[in-house]
Amino acid sequence: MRTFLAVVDSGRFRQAADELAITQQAVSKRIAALEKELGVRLLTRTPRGAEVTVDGQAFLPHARALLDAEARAIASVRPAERALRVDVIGRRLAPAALLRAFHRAFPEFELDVVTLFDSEAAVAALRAGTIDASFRAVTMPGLRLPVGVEAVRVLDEPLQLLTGPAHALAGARVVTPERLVGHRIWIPGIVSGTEWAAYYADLAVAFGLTIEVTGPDFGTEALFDTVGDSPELATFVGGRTRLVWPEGHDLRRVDVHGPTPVYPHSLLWAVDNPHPALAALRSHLAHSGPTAVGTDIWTPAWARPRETRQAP
Amino acid sequence: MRTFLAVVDSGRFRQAADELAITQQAVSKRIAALEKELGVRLLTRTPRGAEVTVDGQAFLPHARALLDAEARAIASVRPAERALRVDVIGRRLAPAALLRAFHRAFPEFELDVVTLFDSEAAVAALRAGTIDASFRAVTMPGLRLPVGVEAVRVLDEPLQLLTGPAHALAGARVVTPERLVGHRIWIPGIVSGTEWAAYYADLAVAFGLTIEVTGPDFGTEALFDTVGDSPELATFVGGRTRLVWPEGHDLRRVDVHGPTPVYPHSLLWAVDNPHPALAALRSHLAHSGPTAVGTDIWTPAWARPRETRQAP
DNA sequence: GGCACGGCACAACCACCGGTTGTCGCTAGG
DNA sequence: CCTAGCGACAACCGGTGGTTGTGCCGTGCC
Repeated sequence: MRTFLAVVDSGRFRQAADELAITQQAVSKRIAALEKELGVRLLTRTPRGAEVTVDGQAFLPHARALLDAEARAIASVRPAERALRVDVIGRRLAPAALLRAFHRAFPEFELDVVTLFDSEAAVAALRAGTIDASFRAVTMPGLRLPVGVEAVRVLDEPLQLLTGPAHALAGARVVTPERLVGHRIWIPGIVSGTEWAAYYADLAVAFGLTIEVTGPDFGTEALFDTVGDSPELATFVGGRTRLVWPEGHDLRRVDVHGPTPVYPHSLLWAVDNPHPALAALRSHLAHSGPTAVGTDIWTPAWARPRETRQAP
Repeated sequence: MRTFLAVVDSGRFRQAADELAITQQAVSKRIAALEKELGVRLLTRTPRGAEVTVDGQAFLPHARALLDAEARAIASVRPAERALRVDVIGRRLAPAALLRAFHRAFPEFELDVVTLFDSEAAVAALRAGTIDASFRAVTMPGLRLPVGVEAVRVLDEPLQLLTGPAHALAGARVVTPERLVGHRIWIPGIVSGTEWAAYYADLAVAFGLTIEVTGPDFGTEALFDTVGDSPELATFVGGRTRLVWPEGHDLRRVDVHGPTPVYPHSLLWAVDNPHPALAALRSHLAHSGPTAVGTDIWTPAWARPRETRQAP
């Protein structure tokens, strides 16, 4: 493809060969091989050089796109020039939405999204420079931020109850946590030892809820399927995200107030990380701010004290 | 990359090898080679298979994008599955804008845009099935549509005068063609024998204008440069397109009325072409219709009679 | 605790891909 | 008519990328 582009740009096989530092015969072979593989002529050979055929014209932008994709792929792992690499905890949650908003506001900054196993791995990766930023609940028990890693709380995400139409609470527009006592709340795919496990454990204890975090995660589709068909199972979803569920489902989102359980998302980063997009992301989040959902909120005890000094 | 994706998807080298119909050792070599070339580890080898590293996670979507690009590139030249291939006469003119509008309205249809030398080549390509549609001025002298190729007039594009700030007509908001007599109008890059050459020749004769279609085409930037700096040179541009000119220029677009010279764009296609996107394009254009710019218009004599039966 | 098993890596080998040099045929221009 | 410049073809050859064979290592079962 590179050879094809070189020939198109220069208009001559020989010149393309010079640019690629190979012989004209090699260019000829490469083009012939490409044409053979595609089954079409891409170039018409004239005594004065080469011209692109109609097929070649149609192929051209795709060839360029492919080389662009190659360059981006390589850049994505080159430490010096790589895109801002952000760790988000589940792509269905508010941090992912925050990231998308940032991307819309600053499309000039490339983003790569990864998901690490837990906060500890995230902090280690931040220190190692493997990632540039991480959305986490930094204050989870046992996690102490090492020097060089800082954090700000960026969003308190209210939890919503998700039920099927046959559920006892399906008709409610809002419920209190007390109303949930005795109902089965099922959140599969929670790995023990992670911040989510700690969060739901605390939540269950605080209000006497029945939260099952067991079972393998077959994906949200399967979860929605099960919840949608069940009159007694419900689950929690982040209240700040758009959900897409399979057609034909009639799932209900029910606000939880009095108090509102919120999940305390923070942004973590390494202070010595000079990535320009990191500064932009931080200031963007500082402006959007830790959206207030009211004063009557609940967070785990470990999230309640002032968790960290504010970033400058 | 394909091997990397196979390993990530299956989680095992051996399984990936089976899918790719090669040996496990070959997979190992491929991954090692990729990692060596990139200079990072993409996978961590565990006793139970392979897991992606952070770098691998960041690399992953780019790898998929690259293979997607490859598939699209190949599809673009496979007759059976290729995107709708449309020939437009210059990407700065109204047909290109129409195509973009169609693409916005129907993003599910892929488009490939090509530019053929002249109407004759376009008609031949339509008959051969090399292209699916063509925006042309079909009625140009000497061009007779062969059986199997049809056309509808889709847009009458009014011409505008483009001048620099020092030009005598720069202050006018609108001029008549008569006012242009004696002024030099320069349109480089017109290849003789094409429909544009015929159009401007007729226009010059009809109003006694001085239209120079000589000189090589150094691109619109060079044209705008020259026109912008000259007190006597002007040029014509299509009135239905956004122009982007280099910063710092102070170019003026002047409407021409009394009558308004319009360029009669038509859509051509082969009746036996079953491409679904072609039907969509035709109906889309039928609805947007041959935008009326008023009754006081001028077209070359060859465009005046009813040019073709309407499509069903 | 020992041993089989299944994971991936390393080594040796070999075919063939993709480059090279050498040469030809063709067209346009002097 | 000859020459200059284009790309294509043929013969050759080295290295890439596959193969088979084997080793090492962690896990799990008896």
